[in-house]
Amino acid sequence: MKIGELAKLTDCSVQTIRYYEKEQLLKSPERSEGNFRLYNKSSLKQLMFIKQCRTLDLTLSEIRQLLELQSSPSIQCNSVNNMIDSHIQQVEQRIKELNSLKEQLNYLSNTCSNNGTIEQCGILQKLTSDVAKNV
Amino acid sequence: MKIGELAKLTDCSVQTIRYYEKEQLLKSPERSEGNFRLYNKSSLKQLMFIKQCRTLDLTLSEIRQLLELQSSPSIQCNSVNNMIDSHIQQVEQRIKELNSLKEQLNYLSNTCSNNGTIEQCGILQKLTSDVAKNV
DNA sequence: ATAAAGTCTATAGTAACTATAGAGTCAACA
DNA sequence: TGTTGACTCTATAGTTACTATAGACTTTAT
Ligand SMILES: [Zn+2]
Ligand SMILES: [Zn+2]
Ligand SMILES: [Zn+2]
Ligand SMILES: [Zn+2]
Repeated sequence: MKIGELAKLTDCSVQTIRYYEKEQLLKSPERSEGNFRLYNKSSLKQLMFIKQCRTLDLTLSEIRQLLELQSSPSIQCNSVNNMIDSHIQQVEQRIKELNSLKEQLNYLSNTCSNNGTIEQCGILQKLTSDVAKNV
Repeated sequence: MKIGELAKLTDCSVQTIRYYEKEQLLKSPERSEGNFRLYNKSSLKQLMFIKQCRTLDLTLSEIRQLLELQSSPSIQCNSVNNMIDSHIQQVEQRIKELNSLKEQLNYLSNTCSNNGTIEQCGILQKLTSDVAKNV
């Protein structure tokens, strides 16, 4: 199949597929006489694997590592596990940060009566006074 | 004060300060005879305001808007409030996404016994079978 | 035969910095 | 006075994972 069909099947953009190839996540496929890329079922599987990993927010570099590991099926899998676990920690950390952020934003939002002027706006006042506090 | 001192006081890097100037968040300060930037207390306040906004994850473009609004103190403040509210929604959305992500990652992590080979690794098997499901 | 749709490469843009290179400035010290 | 070291200057490139062109070529359909 040509790149456009693969793109539809995987819900990737054509440019993204070419980008993955450049980044060595997909191996360069065969070309037609007219120099069009020609993919097979194995390319499709590979790309879907990549997409699955991306929905887990794995970086391209991490996915590259996973793909390399898969080609050495008999070595230990610790590194896979470590990668996932360190991800979990990062995600948890980010959730904490965002919760605290949300609180601050809610607090700010409540200080705005929403029918005054910029001068009177509690949000801007709060932002400015926080600055003063830090100095 | 020179840029290095401002950087220390605000816990910003020197490059970041110059970057903010280029991006019009800080106005260009006076220069010494030797062409060094010279800052005063007002620059310090401005930069701390920016930092405060950045900890709330406001984008530079949004901060630029806030700074512009502050120079028209008598207009309505709705836009300030809307900006903050839309941020809150984005943050909430992201928290939801991350929680779901965390679940998936935890599930994956549990499928790895951690003392087998790549071939046996539950994580890679799971990632691969999820692909198969989608096809 | 021609037009439309798809594909090709190469290049630049995105956000918010970070990290150089290479040159100039300034204060202190021997 | 000369020199060292710390600081600053501009300009440029790199980061991540794409996205969006431009300009040329290929294929498909009418
Ligand atoms: Zn990671
Ligand atoms: Zn307000
Ligand atoms: Zn926003
Ligand atoms: Zn495993």
